[in-house]
Amino acid sequence: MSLTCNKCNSTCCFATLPLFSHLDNQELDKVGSIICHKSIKKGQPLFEEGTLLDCLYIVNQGSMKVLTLTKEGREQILYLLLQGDFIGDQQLFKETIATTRAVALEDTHLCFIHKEDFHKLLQDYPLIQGKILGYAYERIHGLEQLVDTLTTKDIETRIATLLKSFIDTSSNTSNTITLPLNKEEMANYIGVTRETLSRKLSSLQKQGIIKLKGNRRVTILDLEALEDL
Amino acid sequence: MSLTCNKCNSTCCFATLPLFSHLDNQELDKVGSIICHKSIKKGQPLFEEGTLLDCLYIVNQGSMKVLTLTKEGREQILYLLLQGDFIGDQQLFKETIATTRAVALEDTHLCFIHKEDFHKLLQDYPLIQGKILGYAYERIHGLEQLVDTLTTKDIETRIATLLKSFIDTSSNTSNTITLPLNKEEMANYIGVTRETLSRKLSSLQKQGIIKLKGNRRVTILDLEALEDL
DNA sequence: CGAACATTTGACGGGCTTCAAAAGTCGTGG
DNA sequence: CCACGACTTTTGAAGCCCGTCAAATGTTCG
Repeated sequence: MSLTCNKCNSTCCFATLPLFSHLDNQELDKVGSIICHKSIKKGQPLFEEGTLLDCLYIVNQGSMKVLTLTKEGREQILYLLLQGDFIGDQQLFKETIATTRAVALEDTHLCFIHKEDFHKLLQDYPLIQGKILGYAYERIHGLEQLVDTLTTKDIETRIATLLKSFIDTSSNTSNTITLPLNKEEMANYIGVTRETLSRKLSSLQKQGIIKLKGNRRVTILDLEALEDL
Repeated sequence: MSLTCNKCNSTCCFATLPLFSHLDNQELDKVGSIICHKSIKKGQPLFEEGTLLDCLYIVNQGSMKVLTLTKEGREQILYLLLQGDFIGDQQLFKETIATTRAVALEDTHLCFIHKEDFHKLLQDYPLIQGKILGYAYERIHGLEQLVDTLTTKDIETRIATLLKSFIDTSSNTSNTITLPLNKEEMANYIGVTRETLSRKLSSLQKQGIIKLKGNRRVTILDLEALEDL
């Protein structure tokens, strides 16, 4: 059996997604028959506040940011979606409109499943609901950590937490990170202005804790000091 | 069939809990055979950071706060648990230790179900998993709103949001609210010091928007103005 | 190479935190 | 019912840190 996607004709693009990792080839084939595809250019929105969502979107390649606009007009990033992450799951169970906006951080390829198709899939493979639940708890944990970060008064500590999360995310062994966000977006993630972030990063560099290279690279020189913040 | 709880011998105390609202009397009786009870005095913890949880706790009477300690040592409240809310659900599906602390806001009576018993229950009544999932999404939404509040620079706006959430929670028709938290806890919820909260509440009172009575009562005099903040 | 974009740096002002002390509230027991 | 004490809340003054606005510098990519 060839696990090919009937939409993109490539080797099954969704077989590697954690959401379906417990399914065998035959079952995956069934998923392949209902899955759809969509590509989004960097900077383009997948959905915005007020959109009525009726699909589950899974990031297959690329990355996205999910954000709300604060009352002051600043972007507050809530989630970073990397490969295998999904969004729109809440709307599958509850008829609600989006209160957030999702924007592609780079050219991104998504798989998506229509609400009705997904419910059929759920009937056939009820274990998927458990995966969704597990994912919901991960999101809760991530939000709790975000609240923790946002209520930390010391800004350098907030930055340290963010950088450490990037170390964990990027699975490279070297201690140089390629940032998934630009500086303004990083500032918008930890709730400060880009100017403050810039000043604090410079300060961390002067302290010999990190080294900045270009706009998107950071080398961790002193992980201990970063942890201690 | 008498729906009595085999632990407290009162009329079935958990039948009114939303988690079990779809079950009929016979099914509820089954729940009654596995449910346990616990009472906590005001100010006492149900669990603390590092506790290995193996029960689902449901608030039957009273209320609790769930919090984390910030790096500066301040309490950051994450959730308010009122009647029918539960906690510990995450640990039912994943072996993790608590990263938060739960403390009773008043003398509180809890129902709880051991992990193994709950999994048996889930096998017999799989619809309960859907309820848990719906509850998880409510919690996500609540946390997203909390992030929204915490990133709002204008403190009076944060207070307005908090007061409005108390209006919605307390189902009384009058516009006087009895606060579920004291002032320091309210400050810890919206991420400011109690001094700042106090000053801002005084300011709102001077503006004729609210009226403070004693330590735990607030009358909303001008809801429109509160909404507009 | 050059233009658009991203980042850094500087100066200033305001608002929150901190520390300290006073005033108010609540519950208990006499 | 009142009085006392513990606790909570309010108010004041000072200082610091971040946000804002503006300009300069750096980076990236066609």
